[in-house]
Amino acid sequence: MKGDTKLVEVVDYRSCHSEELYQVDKGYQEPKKFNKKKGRKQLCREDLVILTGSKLTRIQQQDLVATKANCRLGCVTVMKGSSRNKDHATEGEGTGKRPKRKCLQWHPLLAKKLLDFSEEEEEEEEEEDIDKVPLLGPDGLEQDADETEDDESSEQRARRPMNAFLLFCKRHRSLVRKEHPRLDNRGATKILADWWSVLDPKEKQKYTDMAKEYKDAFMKANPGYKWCPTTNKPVKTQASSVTNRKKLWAIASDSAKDLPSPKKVTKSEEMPQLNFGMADPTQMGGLSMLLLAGEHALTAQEVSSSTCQSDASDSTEACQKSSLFQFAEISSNTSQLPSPEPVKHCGKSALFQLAEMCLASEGVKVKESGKTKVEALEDEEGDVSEDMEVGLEKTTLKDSSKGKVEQLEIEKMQNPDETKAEESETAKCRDFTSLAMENSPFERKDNAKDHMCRSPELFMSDMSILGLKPEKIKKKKKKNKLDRHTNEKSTPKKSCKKRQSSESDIESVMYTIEAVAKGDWGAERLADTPRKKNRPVSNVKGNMLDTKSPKKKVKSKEKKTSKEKLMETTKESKPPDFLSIEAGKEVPCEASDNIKVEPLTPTEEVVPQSLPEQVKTEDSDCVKKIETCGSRKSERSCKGALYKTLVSEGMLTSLRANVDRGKRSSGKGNSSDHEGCWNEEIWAFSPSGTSGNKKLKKTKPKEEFVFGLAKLEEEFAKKFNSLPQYSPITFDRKNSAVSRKKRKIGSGSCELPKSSKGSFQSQKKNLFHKIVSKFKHRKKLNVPDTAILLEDRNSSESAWKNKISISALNTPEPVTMHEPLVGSQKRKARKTKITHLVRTADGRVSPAAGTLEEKPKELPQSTLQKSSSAETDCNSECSRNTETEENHSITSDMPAVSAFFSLAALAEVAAMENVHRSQRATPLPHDGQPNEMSQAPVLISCADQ
DNA sequence: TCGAATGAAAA
DNA sequence: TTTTCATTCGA
Repeated sequence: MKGDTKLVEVVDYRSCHSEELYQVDKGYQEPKKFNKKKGRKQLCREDLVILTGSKLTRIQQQDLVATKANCRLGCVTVMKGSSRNKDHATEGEGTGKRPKRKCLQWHPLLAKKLLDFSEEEEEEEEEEDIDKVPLLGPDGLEQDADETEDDESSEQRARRPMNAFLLFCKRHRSLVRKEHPRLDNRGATKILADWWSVLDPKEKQKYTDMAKEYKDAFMKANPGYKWCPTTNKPVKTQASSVTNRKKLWAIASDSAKDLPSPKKVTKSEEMPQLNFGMADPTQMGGLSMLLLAGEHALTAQEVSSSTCQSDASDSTEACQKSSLFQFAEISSNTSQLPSPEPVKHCGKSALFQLAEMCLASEGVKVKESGKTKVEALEDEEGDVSEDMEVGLEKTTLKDSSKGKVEQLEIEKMQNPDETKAEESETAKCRDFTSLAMENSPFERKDNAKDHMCRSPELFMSDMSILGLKPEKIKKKKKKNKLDRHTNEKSTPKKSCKKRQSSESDIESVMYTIEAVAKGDWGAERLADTPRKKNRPVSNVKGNMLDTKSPKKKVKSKEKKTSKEKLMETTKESKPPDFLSIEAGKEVPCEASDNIKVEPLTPTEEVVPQSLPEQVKTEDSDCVKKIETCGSRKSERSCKGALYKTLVSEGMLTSLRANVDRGKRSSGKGNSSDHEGCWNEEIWAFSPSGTSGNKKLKKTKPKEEFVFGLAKLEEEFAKKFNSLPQYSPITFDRKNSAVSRKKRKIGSGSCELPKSSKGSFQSQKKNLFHKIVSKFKHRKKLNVPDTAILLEDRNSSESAWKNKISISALNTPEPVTMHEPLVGSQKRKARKTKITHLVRTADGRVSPAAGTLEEKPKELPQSTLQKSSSAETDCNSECSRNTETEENHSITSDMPAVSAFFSLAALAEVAAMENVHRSQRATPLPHDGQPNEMSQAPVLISCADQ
């Protein structure tokens, strides 16, 4: 455990970023033991920093002051990396503090304060760090690398693609919620399930096709993807941490941490330097990867890289294919970037720049540690030979003699001569802004740019905002890293350097970085340039970029607007309701008004269009941003901001995380989602929670595809939006229609479940489900469950058995469930059993209700036909009630009615069962259970009445 | 953090 | 056949 886990009472803001840390919590360190400085030095991105102040544990957005205070107190303890942590593990035990995982709310304000604080500390600590460095030096690096790898592996795991139903749910949940505000998600899910069941096969097919397409694309992008990574878990055993995180995660993390794989070691170098500051070297890599990827795409044209070339060809080919597939292909071609996806490129480039900045800063810091870090970086980036960024970073790192970014900043500030530096800073600012713009779909982006340039604080906030996408980037990076590991070093970085044109923003950034590293702002530049092989190339890129920039700028805003519009339009056009829906119902999406009939076609169209547009827009945005931020003042502020940001690893990490999330979320819904959904997610950072949940598949070797995945996500998002959205009314009608049909059918004969396939099972399921639903209804009604429950169970079971037997005997009649039951349903039924009882919010549409409805209809008739003698006293009443209620249900959707209905249905079912039983009596000598069953239902019905 | 739904994949 | 996990988000 030593390595793996660390317990974090309080997580340092820096360390907070890395989700990985949270995964494993085991060791706990006492704050006293550690010095701040030591801790800092020793800290690896994986290392958890514990703030002695318990206050921190509570860290919340509001608690900024407290947090800061704690930090200053220096209570900070560092949890060593997995490899290092052995000690910690022991310590943790000794401390006896309970390891806690905490979700920190990463709020911009907090971030700012933390950053400020961190800056101070860093400066102070720097010297000390040096001292410490020696101790940690090698280990730290290694560990870092390991960690990074682990992180990557774990984090990256791509999420399995949604199936048709999930897509449907995602698409319609909002509608359901609107219609049924009271309902919680569970209830909404039930309704959605009902809708889904009722949904026209054709419509379903759309979703199914979409799901399939996405899945195919996904699989293409992630060839080795396995649905159930859990298998890997075995390792987990050690990592008990699983509690929060999924097993897979824990395992992965553990393995990575605990077992320093050779890879990790090699990689460790990359991350290491970052300092503890850079919480996650891997993250960096991820970002860089993303950025690189984006740049590649951009650069590809300019630079003739084999990969790039291939990209072009691919892009052309891909065009024909669905966008998703294209993405997948692109992703599959790790190195290759699809030309067709300009947008991402821009974003990436910006991100990449940002990453570079960060890396540079980190690198500088790292310098102390030595070349090893640089090497590591190089290794990481090296894989991506194409990426100029990487090359730049590496060069900067190598070149940089000075370790600390802070120093650089200070120097810059002091020395007016450092025009270059300033320029670089400005460039950075621009980049950031551009990044921010690109990254954040939000309106804020624009403002953010300005702010960033203007004030560091703002910058911070902006950064945080941007953070959304960073997460994805991180993930991607991680994947990329993995890939890199395999491919590492294949190509020299130098090529990457191409970008740096004096003109280009990147260039400026590079210079600044270099200068910082060297300490010489002015002279260095020249030297650096020559050093860098890529320079010429970079220049070319820069030029290219510049040329492109103007257009981009112009388009950028338009882009956004156009995109949004497109989205909306597409949605609207796409989602026409089958039935004209009431305008009154507010469909969250445009679709509400008109339910879409044929979503698919629109989607297809939309996708292709959107992509090119986006790309252009992004480019334009970037350019604009760059241009916009020009003043020196802003530069300085930018510098400070950048510096801070860089310094504060946490920020970077958070950004990364956010970015990742943002990407994810972005994938979900383009238009509306950004604002609403994103915002929340952006700030909230939960290490263990959702974010942590993202399990990485270690198994997957190809994480490179992450980038591709992002694209896929985007594509998917577009398509998703294009998916038809049906108004609730439609479903209602359908439901009624269905119910009617069912009734009819039932009356006529029974609805034969699918006799073809496992009718037996399906029947079982259905029966069980019915029973369950009954119980649920009862619950709603407040019928005393206790007494009944047992009986119910028995009854249910008996009923189940009976049905089975019945089904076996009389396949068609009794069971009548709709459609084939899936294994999942069975599962459900089992799980739910009686104990579950449905909560039902509204109950109206709840699936249970639907089932009940069906049954009742059928049942009554059957009962009537058969005239079940077996029915007890109540039966008659029940039947009546059921009938009446049925009517109600039909007429009105009132929940209350539904409840009654369900009750009635229950009674009916019971009656049915009784009848069957009685009928069967012959074949099945009544068992004790059957009797109970009959009784139970009856009782219930009576009670209800 | 769980759960409610369905479904695909894996064990 | 059973498990996992994908999305969503209120308790």
